[in-house]
Amino acid sequence: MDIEKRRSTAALSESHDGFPVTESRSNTGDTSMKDEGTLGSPSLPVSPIKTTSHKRKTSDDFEKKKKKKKTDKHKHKHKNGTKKENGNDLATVKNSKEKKKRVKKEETPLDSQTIEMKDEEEEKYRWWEENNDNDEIKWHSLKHNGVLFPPEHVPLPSHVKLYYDKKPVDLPIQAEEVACFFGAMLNTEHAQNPAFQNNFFSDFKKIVLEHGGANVEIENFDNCDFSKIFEHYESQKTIKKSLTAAQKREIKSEKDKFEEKYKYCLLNGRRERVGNFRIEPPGLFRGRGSHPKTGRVKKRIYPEDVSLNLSEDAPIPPPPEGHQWKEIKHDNTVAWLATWRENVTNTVKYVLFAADSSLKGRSDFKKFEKARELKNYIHRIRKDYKKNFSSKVMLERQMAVATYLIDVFALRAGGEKAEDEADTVGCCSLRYEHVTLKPPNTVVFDFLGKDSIRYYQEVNVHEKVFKNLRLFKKSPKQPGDDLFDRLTPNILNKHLQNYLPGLSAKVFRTYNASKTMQDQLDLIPNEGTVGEKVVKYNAANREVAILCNHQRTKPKSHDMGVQRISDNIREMFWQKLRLKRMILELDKSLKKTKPYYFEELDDLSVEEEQAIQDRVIAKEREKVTKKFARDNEKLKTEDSPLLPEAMLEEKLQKIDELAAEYKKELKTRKPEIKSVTVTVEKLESQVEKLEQRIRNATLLLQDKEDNSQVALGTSKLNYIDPRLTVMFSKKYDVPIEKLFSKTLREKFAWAIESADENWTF
DNA sequence: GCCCCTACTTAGCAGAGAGGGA
DNA sequence: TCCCTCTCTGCTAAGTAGGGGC
Repeated sequence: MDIEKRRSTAALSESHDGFPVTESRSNTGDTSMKDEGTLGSPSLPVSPIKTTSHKRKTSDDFEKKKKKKKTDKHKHKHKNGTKKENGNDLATVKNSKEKKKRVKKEETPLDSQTIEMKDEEEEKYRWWEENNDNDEIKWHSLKHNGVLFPPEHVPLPSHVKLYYDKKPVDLPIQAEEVACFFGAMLNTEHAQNPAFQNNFFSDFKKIVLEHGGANVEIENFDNCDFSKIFEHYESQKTIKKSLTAAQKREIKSEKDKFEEKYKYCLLNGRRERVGNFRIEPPGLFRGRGSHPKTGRVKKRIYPEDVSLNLSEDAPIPPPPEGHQWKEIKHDNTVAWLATWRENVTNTVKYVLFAADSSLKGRSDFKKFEKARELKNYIHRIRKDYKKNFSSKVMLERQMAVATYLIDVFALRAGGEKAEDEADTVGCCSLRYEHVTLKPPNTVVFDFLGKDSIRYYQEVNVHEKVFKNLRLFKKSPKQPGDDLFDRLTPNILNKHLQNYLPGLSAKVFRTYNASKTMQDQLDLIPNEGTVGEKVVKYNAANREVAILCNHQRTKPKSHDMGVQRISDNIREMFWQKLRLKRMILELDKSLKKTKPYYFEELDDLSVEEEQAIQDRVIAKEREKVTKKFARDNEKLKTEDSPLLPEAMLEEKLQKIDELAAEYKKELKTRKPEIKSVTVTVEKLESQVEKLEQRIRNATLLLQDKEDNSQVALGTSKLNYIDPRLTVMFSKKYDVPIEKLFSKTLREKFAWAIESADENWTF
């Protein structure tokens, strides 16, 4: 691709943070990437790459193990003397065939440095048809093209500056970049948050000083004016928006072409998608809730910070020119392709496989199978924890109550949190103040859970749970103290392992979510239209989301949208009444022969009818005026003569006439029938159509209200066994496309291909 | 037994893109 | 066809779990 072209097209694209993006730095020897030491990174010396073979199990070990297993299976088969095909044996045959193919493929000469990830329209890899019980080895061979670095900061035009005390500030480029992080997000809630402002400002001042200071001494945040920077980025957004569809397509296709090679890797010789192949761009840390570090500067990541993981015999992707990778690893017991450490939270970040990869799919499948297994143990677990509500050992009581809460209310485990994180809790970290007891057995839970989402529930609990909670809160305990002072998720999980290896607190959430979904789906009658069935499926999904406390912020447009739909429904109802009045105009006797049909004729008060009429007329006027303006706007750009004002007047005049007609109707309740061809039958059929539209709109409104603060996606993506959805789709004859988006269909291909209409969780 | 670290899953948000109504 | 709304997708923060070292 022409580098200049890429520069100019990409200059109009935008990064996640809302910054204009120039070119993406690749690791294909792009010389434009200079280490300017942005955000305190010194110029890094070129050092030899450290290469470690960090395998806990070598591929030789893997081969040996595999061989042994094969022999064992072979023996087993003969012992049983059956001809039943063994999945593993089939897999072995398949694998050896595939291996031959693979070797051939990998021997194909590649372009000098890039591994080609050709899509030879090969069949989708049906990993779920193979046995694989080796969790330890994540891959046998792994080749990839490295990671994509974010674009460098594009200096602001000379007239765009930060102002301090109304004076323009000349900032060192590194500090300008940070000022831009803030300036670009001036209209967000983060930028209004004092903690965010403080953290940003203290890092910003440091960076200004570190890079030689500015022409003005910057001391006070309140004296800073970032508005010019904000306007600059807003105008860039407008330019981008105003491109023609063709231009936008062109830019996107160039971008896709450029990124193509990072999107795929060769996992055991097969082309599989990589998930987040982009290194996270620098910016301001957007912590959730009251995170003490929110607003701090997230530094730019360089190749020197990034370790890659791939096969020993895989070509090492060349780092951007003048740079080196931190380390090259060959660890086949892990599923990451690249890793680096983030400076604000000091956490490790990974580049992983995509959700539709065989590796992720297999682990998802195992997660749901483990949850299904819990079915066979749950009865005993429940019996045991009920017994232990009265145990003499405090730890056992705490364990019993915690297991109860996790089981019944789907609470998370609740690990310990550090001082420099948001104060959120889960089951084991619940404190005195999070639980209020109302005798005889009501408990109010009120705490911030993951992502600082509030969990508020007033519930009735088992009488002994109530008594125990009172005991766990007993003096000298006071606000701030742990409710479960003997318990940690680790202890609890170790206890759960006694029932079933691999059982942990989080399995209960998966189990209860999927169980709830199964139960809800079982209640749905197999009748009605596809649309109606989808609404019922969503309602079942919603039950799960509520159980898991998956929330979302009410969309800003929600209240207005609800109002609009309600208004529409009332308008349709009014139109329906008018049609019925017309029917009576044609045949008065019907009122006696079909009294029920005309029962609703008085359901609208004169006041409400008046209000509806006013709305309808106002809407009509607005529509006509807007269309007139739009048409003229278009004619203006074409240099054609504009439409005469009289034309608009004429149309508005007609609306006035209609308004007068409605007004008359308000008194007479007798709408005028304008066409001679109108018949009772025709009007009745129109009534029927309106009734259907009203029903649809009412359903839509209900759905909108119910979903306004509940996020359905999270449970669909992570908790509900996808085979339940597939079962529903097949049994109820609802196209899977109505239930799973494209990405979900890809992620859950294994479920779509393997479950039938009789599948049960 | 505790703490720290690594590895991976789960989560909401924001922007992009699709889709539907006027 | 255009515009607006809603859904989808990408992003990355925030959890869980478990292993290893002391």
